[in-house]
Amino acid sequence: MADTMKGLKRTHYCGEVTEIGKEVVVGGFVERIRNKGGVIFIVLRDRTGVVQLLFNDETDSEIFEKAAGCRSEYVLMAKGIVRERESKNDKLKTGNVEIFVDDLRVLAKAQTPPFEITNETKVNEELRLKYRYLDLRRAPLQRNIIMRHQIAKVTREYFYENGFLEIETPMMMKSTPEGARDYLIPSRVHQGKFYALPQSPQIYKQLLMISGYDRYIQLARCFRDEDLRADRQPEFTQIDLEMSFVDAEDIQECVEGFIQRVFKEVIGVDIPTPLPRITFADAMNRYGSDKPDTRFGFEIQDITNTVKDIDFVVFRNAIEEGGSVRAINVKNGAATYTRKEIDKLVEHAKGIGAKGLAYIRWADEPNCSFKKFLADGELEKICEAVDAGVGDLVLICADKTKTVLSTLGAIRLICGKRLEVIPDDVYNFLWITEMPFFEHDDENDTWVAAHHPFTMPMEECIEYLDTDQSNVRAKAWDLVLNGTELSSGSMRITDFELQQRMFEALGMTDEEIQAKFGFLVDAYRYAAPPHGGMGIGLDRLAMIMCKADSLRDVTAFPKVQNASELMSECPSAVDAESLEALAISITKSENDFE
RNA sequence: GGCCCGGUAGUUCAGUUGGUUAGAACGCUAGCCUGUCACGCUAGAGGUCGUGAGUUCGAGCCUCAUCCGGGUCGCCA
Repeated sequence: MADTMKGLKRTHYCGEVTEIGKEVVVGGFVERIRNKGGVIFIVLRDRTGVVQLLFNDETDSEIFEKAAGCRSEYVLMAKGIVRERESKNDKLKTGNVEIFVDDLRVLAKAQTPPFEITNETKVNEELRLKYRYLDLRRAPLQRNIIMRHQIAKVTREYFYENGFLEIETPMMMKSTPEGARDYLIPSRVHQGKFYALPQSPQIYKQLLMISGYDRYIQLARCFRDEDLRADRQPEFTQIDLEMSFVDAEDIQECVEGFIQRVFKEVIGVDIPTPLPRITFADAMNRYGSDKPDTRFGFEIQDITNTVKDIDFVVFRNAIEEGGSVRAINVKNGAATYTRKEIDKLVEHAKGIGAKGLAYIRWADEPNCSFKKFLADGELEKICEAVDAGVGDLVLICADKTKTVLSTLGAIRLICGKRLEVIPDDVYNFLWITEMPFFEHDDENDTWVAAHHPFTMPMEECIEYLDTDQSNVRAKAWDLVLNGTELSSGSMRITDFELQQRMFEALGMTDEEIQAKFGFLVDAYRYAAPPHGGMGIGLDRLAMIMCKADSLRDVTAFPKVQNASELMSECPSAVDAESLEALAISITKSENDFE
C-alpha cells in the first residue's frame, strides 16, 4: 500500500524552494536518485522545476530506508527544512538549497518507464507518442504547453479589452461540401443524416454580426479531414474573430496590436508595427510562394528578356509557350554545393513539376550547365542580370511561369536551410494582400473560388467577375510569419445582389445555393453591417513562439500523419449495436485487407 | 495515392564481403560507497534483428511483398 498525504499540505512548488531555514512541503516525481550509501540525494520534479531532497545519518532510519527504496518517477511528498547546500549547483534555480527531509510519503510507485524522462531526448517520437503522458512530463514539453496557455491567456485579455465578446458556436453543424473534407457525425435520431464538425466557425460568426454582436472572438476548435503535415493537424485551434463597421485595414490594425502584445508579454520580443505588406502577386514573383520566408534573400529574378535570344531549346520553348525564365542567385552557394547536391536539387525540382534546372556554379570561374548553347558574352550578361560573382550558385528554371515560380520558391527554401542563412531569433511578419479571388482548376478548366463564396471582391475588380476571372482580386489577406501561414482574413459580402452575382460567377445554381447556405443567404436579406474577420492559427503561433519544429510539440495529445492517435489508438471500430442504432453498415474497412 | 528517409536489447546506436555464441553506451536488478548533482565502483539480467516469403550449405546483411513511423507532393474553399 502506498502512503497517503494525510497531515501534509503542499506549501511550495519544487522550483520555488529558496528560503533557507523554512519548513516546506513539496510534492513531485522522482527525477533522479544518487545513493552514496550513507547519504541519499533525491531530485524531485514538478512543473516548475526540481529541488534536491537530502537524507543522511541525521535522518530517521525508517525514512532513510524508504528513500533508499525510491525509484525513477515515483510520486513523493516530502516535508523538511530548507538548508544551504555544501556545494552549489549553478545550473539549477534551486541549486543553492536542499531540503533535509523529516517526513517522506511514497504516494505512488511507478513501473520503470519505457524511456527515460529527460530534458534532452533522442527517443523515437513514435514511442513517446504511445506514452504521451510520460513524454509530457519532460520539461521542454511542459514549457511549450505552459507557453501555449500564456498565449491563450493574453489573447483573451487583449480581445476582451478591445470590446470583443467571446461566444461559443456549435461543434455539430451542417456539412458544407466546399473546401476541405468534413468530419461527419452520424445522427441516431435522424438516421441516415449527418452533422459535421466545423472546419471553422465561419458561417456562425457572420451570423453573429448580422445579429449585432459587433465584435466576436473565440478560441475555436476546428476540424479538417485532410492529410497531416508538421504544421497541420486534423483538429486545431483558431483564434477566430469577426468585427462590424470596419474595413480590412481596421481588422489588420487590431490584429497587429494583438501580435505586438502577445510577443511582448509571452516572450519579451518587440514587434514593430505596422507590419510590412506585400501583394499576393509580388509575393509570388519575388519568393515563388504565397507564404514567403523573408528572413533571407535569394529572391527570384526574371531573366526572360536577358536570355530571349539565346539558342537554347529549353529557354526558347518556355518563352514561346508564354512562360518565362527566372533565376535565383544562391549567394555563397557554389563552394558548398557539390555536383551531386546540385543534381539532387534538380531532382527535387522535377518532383515539383519543372522539367529541370539549369545552373551557373561560380567557384573559381563560372561553370555553366548550358555553356555549349551560349554565344560569346551571353554568360556574362546573365551573371550581370542576377548579380552573380565568385562563390555564387545561380539556379535557373524555364517553364510555364506558375511552375517556374513554385519550383524556384521551393528550391530557395531548401538552399536557405542548407546554407543555414535563416536566423532563428527573428520574427518576420508579412501581410499578403490582394489575394486572387478565383483559382484555376486545371483539371476541369474552370474557375473556382479561392476562398469561401462570401468573400468580398475588391471594388475595382467587380466589373471583371464574369469576363476576366484571373484579374479579380479579393478583399482577403493572409498573415505570414517566417514562412508559415499564420492567419487568414477577409471582408464579407453584405450586399444581397452582389452575393447573387458571386454565386452566378461561381456557377452555382439556385438549388445548390439554397441547399448549402440557404439560411445564411436569407439572413443577409435582413441587413448586415459591413464586417470581416480573421482566423489566427493558435497552434502555429505557439509552435513558432516555442521554436518548435512541429505542431506535435505544442499540442498535448496530437495525432500522427495518418490522423490516428498512437496512445489511445483512435479512430477505432465500434460495436455492431452502436452501428445498428445509427443505421450504418460498414461495407469496406481496412481490416478487410488484413 | 506518388516520392524520399527510417525500423537491431527497455532506450540510443554499432554490426566489415553473407560465415562461430549479434556488441557498446545509457537505463534496469543486486551489492559496495557520508556531499552527490549526467555521482562513482563491482556483478548480473535483458534480443522473434518490424512482419512474411524467397535466394543460399548458411541471412541482421541480398531479393520481393507487407506493416509501422517521419518528411514532402497531391490535398488543405
